[in-house]
Amino acid sequence: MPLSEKQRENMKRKRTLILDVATELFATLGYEGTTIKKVSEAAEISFGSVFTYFKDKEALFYAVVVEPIEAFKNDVLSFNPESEEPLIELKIMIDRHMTIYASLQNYLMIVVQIIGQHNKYPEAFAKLDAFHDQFREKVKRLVENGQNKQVLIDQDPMTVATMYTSLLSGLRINSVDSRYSAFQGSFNETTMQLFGPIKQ
Amino acid sequence: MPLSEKQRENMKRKRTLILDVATELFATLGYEGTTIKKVSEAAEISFGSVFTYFKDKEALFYAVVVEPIEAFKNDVLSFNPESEEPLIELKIMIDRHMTIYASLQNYLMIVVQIIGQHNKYPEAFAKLDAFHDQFREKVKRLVENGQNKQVLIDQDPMTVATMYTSLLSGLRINSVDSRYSAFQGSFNETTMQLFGPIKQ
Amino acid sequence: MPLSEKQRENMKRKRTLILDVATELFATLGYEGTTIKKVSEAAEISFGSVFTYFKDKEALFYAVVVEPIEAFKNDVLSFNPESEEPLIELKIMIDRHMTIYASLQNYLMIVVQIIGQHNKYPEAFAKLDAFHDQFREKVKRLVENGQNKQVLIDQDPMTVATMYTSLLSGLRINSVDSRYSAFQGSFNETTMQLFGPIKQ
Amino acid sequence: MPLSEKQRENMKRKRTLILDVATELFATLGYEGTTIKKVSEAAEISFGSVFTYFKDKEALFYAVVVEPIEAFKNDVLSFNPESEEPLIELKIMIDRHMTIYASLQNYLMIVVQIIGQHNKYPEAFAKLDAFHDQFREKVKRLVENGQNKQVLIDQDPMTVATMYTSLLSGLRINSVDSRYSAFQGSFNETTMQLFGPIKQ
DNA sequence: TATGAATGAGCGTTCATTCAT
DNA sequence: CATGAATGAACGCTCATTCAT
Repeated sequence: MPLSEKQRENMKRKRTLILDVATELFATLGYEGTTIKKVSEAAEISFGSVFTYFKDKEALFYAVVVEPIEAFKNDVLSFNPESEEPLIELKIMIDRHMTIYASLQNYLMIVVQIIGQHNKYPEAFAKLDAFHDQFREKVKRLVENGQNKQVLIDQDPMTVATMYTSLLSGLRINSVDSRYSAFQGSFNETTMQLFGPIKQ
Repeated sequence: MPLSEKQRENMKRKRTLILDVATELFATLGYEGTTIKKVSEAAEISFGSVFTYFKDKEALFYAVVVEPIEAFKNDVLSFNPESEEPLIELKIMIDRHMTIYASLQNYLMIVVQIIGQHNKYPEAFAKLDAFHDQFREKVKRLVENGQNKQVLIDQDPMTVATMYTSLLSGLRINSVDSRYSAFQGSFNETTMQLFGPIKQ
Repeated sequence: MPLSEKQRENMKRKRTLILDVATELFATLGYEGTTIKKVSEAAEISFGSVFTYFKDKEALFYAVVVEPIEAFKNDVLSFNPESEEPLIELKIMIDRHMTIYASLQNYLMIVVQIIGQHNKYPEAFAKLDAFHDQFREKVKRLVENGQNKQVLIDQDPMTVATMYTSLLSGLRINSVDSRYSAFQGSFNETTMQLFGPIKQ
Repeated sequence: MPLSEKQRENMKRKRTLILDVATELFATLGYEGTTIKKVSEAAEISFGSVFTYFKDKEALFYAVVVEPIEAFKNDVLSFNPESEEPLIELKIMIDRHMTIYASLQNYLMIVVQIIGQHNKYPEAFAKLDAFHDQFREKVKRLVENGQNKQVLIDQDPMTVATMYTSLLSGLRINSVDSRYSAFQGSFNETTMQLFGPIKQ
């Protein structure tokens, strides 16, 4: 007797709930500071139930890190590196990335922890790294396009791409103390400078 | 019976030794992954001795984080915001910062962890934050100087300063995977773009 | 609505299947090492079904231990203590017992565990003990018969019976390492010596 | 500053105490039924102290099993297989073994559990097995000696040795229910029968 | 009857901290 | 001051059992 549709639905919701509260806790308290007990209490389920949905703490952490990647991947990569108007494309891209990164508060805090301890979380780190490489590569192509069309000054395109993604990460880090929002408007224009736009 | 000079010397060396091995361990294994036993073994002293020099684990961590600040503070802040040649000053400053950050491998790994977990380490975070504010403020003044002398384009100076320090941090983070060294030469010129240098 | 004949059959088969796989697992992994989940997987039935057939884990274990007793009881006790030819009867009996014990590999492993932990499994142990007493008593009568007919030397009959059954158990124990088969032919003759046969 | 002699003494006593209460508990409750908490309570020390003396539960169990071997090895093997009077040597040997086995109540209960679950305790089992082989081999040599001197009937000496050690183990097992003492006097003479003594 | 998600007590183990020596 | 044994709270995890479907 397989599970009814309703039960299946319920489980899906429960799993998502666990992931949500775990994301919050991992971001706030770190991997070690987050205990299964705290997760179960925050999700208002029993201790043992966490293990029904995730084999162990590591699997829960891995899911928290990896599953969102697919969700925001499309958003982050939704720019056209072959655009006829690279400068405009760039501007739109920066806007979008600032918005996305501003919304990923908790998630990025976890990312920072993984990078700071990447030896401890090799699988999760590998996934993030793979995404990052893809991201950087696509930015590079847009930079090349802009340079070819002579609307961007000549710089090593991969260097520019690396610095752009680094800046996004760095802004996130430097914004933790919430005394100032990292992602205010003036940031976008200064970020554009990195690409060396040529005034027409 | 007061301690002899020799004893005093010896204790000082022991304390420094503990801090050094602890820095390495905290950077590599994280706060929770670093145990007092591991520290004592790496320093080849007895377990109990660690507590002779540091009240508890937290105090050791705090010392590891805070004490080096004074040491590199002077280096990092050794640029002249009132320079007559802001562009040249900027270039020299970037060079120096890149060099310093490249040499602080372990320490910056710990900084990343603290920022990612700032709620957990409020005092250490506050110290780092205070330094960061001072750093940013001084960069801002150099930017203002450059803009006044019309060798830098007009942008909000604080924004530029924030993005510069963010970029330094972000580069550090994105360099962990050792496939590429974050601090290669081409980075310096692209970094300069952020400030919007005006071609003469 | 009563169960159909077919359903009843099906349930009987399922119950036997559970007992079989549980015997194998209890023998190999011990009581604690055997989990209901493993039993259900080995029997290719659902986890919950095990509880349909056995109230709890203890009941399953009890059934595994006690139910086979009836099955081999007749075999083990099928010798005639009043035989006119006690020496021949003895030889046949030893042969049969060696054969039976050699075939009860898994079961005897469980018996050994129960005896080693008899405080933990009092009911199961009591059943085994009762059988053992009956067994020993019947052997004793055959020994008395042989002594009366002066084909066995004079020894305390109960002592001989006890040592005989002890030897059967002990052989089983010493045979676990499968480097030598405990139940090879030469054993039977040496076993016979225990009874003190008088050469005619 | 190394530990003082007194402290060393104290630790030795504590370690022995833990081994003693653990032996009792393992024999009575089995490996799984024995918890570190129970051990610490029985030894009247703190929970954590058990781990000061034994790395983990498995190491404690291993020590309980292996360390006594050396202690009784000499006793068990203290017979002369080349004796000029094999029959007398045999009688003395049996007496001694009966006495030793009768005194190893708890220990032999543990041995039985290990044999019954030898896959689970491979190292401990290997040690016991090695001792058993040595034991059996030496008994075999005494049997050969007796056969050569024609005071024992001709039987395969290794078979006789195997059955003798099996009988010792089996008696131990069959004596658990304390309704009768396995090691009463009459046992020794019947045991002697196994070797096939030739009346002079 | 069959199923498997839900539960939480209880386990082994770690480790910061204390303190007698 | 140096040492390391002693302590026990807190962790991750397992699994027999229950029960809604």
